[in-house]
Amino acid sequence: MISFHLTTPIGNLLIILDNTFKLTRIALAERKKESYSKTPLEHPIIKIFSDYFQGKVIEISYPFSVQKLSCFEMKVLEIVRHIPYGNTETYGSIARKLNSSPRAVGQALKRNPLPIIIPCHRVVRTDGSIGGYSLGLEAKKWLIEHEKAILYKLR
DNA sequence: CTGGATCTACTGC
DNA sequence: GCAGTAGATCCAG
Repeated sequence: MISFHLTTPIGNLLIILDNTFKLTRIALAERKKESYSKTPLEHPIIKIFSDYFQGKVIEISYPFSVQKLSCFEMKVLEIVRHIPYGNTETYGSIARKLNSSPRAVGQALKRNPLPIIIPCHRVVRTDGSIGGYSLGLEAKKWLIEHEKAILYKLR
């Protein structure tokens, strides 16, 4: 198990890899609570994040291994994984695809172990308001705007 | 347009 | 079981 902090425009993130360097979890780094090892100087995941925050469109190619997700959670995350860059979907539309309820979708997203990589920030409420986000609402707004800006530049 | 009641599917205790 | 959700809908005021 390897974990390290990463400073980003949306705050300090805690990155956790397993023994085989697969990405296991991304979370907000809580002030001084979490113990962590030194940041590896060269690691693919660092470059992926730095590319992303610099405005490049990243591929989700890095191997990850997440633990103990329910069948339902995996289905939700699988749908979310395919929302295109800069687009948004709603809790309700995802729920309809799974014959579920928006609330259940929200719950599944809340437990998304890899925010940013699995872009649950692209899921908003039907009425256009932002919804929630495990890395904080400011982060969600920032990410959505960031991706809009990237799309704009590509046109 | 607002807030409250009620419905909903799902998870964790 | 039950209570707690990152939602949706309906209806009264």
